[in-house]
Amino acid sequence: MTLVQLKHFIELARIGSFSRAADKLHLTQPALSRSIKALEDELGQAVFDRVGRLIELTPFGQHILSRAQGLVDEAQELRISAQQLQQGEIGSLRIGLGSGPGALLMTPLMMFMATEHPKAHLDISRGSTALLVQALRERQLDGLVLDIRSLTPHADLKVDVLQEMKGSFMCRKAHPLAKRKQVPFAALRDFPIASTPLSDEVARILMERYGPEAHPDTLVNLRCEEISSLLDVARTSDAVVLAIRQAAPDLVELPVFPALNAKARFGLVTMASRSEAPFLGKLRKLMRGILTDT
Amino acid sequence: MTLVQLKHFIELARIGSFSRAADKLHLTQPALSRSIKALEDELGQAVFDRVGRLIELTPFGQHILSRAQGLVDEAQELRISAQQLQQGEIGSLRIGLGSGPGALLMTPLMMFMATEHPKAHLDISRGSTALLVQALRERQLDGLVLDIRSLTPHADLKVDVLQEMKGSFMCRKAHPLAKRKQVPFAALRDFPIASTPLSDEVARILMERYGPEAHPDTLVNLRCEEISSLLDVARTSDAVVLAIRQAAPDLVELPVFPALNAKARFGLVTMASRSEAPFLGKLRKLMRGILTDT
DNA sequence: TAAAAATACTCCATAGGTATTTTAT
DNA sequence: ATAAAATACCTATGGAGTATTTTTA
Repeated sequence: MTLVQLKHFIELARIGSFSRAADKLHLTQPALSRSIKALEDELGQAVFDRVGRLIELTPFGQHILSRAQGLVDEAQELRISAQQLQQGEIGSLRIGLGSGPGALLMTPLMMFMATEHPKAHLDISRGSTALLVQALRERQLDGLVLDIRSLTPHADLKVDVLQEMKGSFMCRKAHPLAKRKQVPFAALRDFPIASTPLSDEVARILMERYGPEAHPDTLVNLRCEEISSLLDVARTSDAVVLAIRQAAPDLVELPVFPALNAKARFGLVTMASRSEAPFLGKLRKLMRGILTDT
Repeated sequence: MTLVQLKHFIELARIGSFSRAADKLHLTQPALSRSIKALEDELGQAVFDRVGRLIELTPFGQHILSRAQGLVDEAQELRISAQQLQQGEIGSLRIGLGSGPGALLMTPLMMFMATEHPKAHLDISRGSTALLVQALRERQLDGLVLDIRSLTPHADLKVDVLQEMKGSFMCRKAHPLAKRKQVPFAALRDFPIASTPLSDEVARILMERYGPEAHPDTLVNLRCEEISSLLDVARTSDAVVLAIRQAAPDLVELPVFPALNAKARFGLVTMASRSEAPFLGKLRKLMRGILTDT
């Protein structure tokens, strides 16, 4: 019993003539005759009565027809859903976001999925690099977006660098420090400093540049995961925000001395030698777009 | 995409190794490799990750697997129901019964279906020969059981004589007429006569033998479709019942003079050159059994 | 090095095509 | 006599086998 045979059977039952059904099926009439005969042989009895030149479903054939229809319909649905999975129209994406990329990407990512792929399922997990990598290895996530400097390299992890993102201290144009040619680090401490939770890597750099008092726990006065809220605070107050430069082109970058010179390297991490979730390709492009355009 | 390929895919996913799955599928390992590859080519992407010697479903493959399982399950159900239809385990039978056979066969027929084929559907229609034949021609019935002498022969009707049934006047053992060697027809008229509705054919014979006063409308005092009730009346009263001899072996057959010599010829009528409903074969045997054994 | 999957090739079964016969209107 | 289905025969594609290579644990 073949899906092809069932398709033939259904079309023949619908049309009621071997010759015309064969035409519609892009077959010759003898080929269709044999296809039906093979089906009948396998099922054990005739599905059609050949009464002269016209044919008619047998009682047996009537029972078979409905089930056959169900089968070929389901087969077609399988083909369609395979295509849709490839094109990301349906399917699911479980992605882990580190704190830096999370703050920047979470909202645009959800917006994109909601508008472009409303039937798909998106699952965003936040957490430490170690936790996310573990989830990836256990196939609980399809991919991660992290600051890859926080990632211990492993052969089983494939890293795809999306973009280098410069970290900066920023303030509003009307800020007292905005016009200065050079701002000593100590001058920042006169103002509240706002930031997302910072990775150990960033903490290390801060302390290297500016000494122990630059440790995030000491330095940051306003800590919040939602980057847009932090930026709003900087726009409407004298708070200084420490964030990815690209996240807020409308703010003024403070020329702190010595220069921070911290670059986040955002990367997409997947399991090496495993097929990517169908979505990841599209998503990679999207993220590159977000990270450069913003 | 073939049902066979899907079966291969499912087994491979279940077992997790080409070699062992091939074994279970009675295939060689290369054949299975190629079968899966063909499926992947058609669906557009890999369903398995070949990570070294062990394999793992891709996210895409996971989505496909459940649908594939549904398909092969349905295919198996189709095969099974085809078999069951042949063996009369399921399916439906729409049968028309003429008045004579109806009285005799209806209850045993329903009993048989209820006990032997509880999942099947039985539809019994009663009516005149002409009406039943029309329903048969319009495919509203799968077959008829009639006294075939009431049937106008036609090339498109296939008649299968089940049994000749002798019609007799019968009474209980304690009946005044029971001991007589010969009973003149007129003597019957001293007792109520019970009968099912009689066909025109039987009416013709009665009038031929015994004159116009033997017309059923005149002759029969107790008319009822339910033959068992008629027999009960004859058993507990001096009523004489006119019925198929075999229907009541415990009653005494009256040696009426001249002899009635009426034989009903019960036959199974189907459409010639059409496949029989799967049930009819079994049913034919059953009816033969009922009509001879009773 | 050994076991497992992929590749290369060969072969055959079967699906499909063409030509013809049978059948029923 | 004609139109439709069945049959006969041929071809070719694809599925399966054997032998071999590649890969990785």
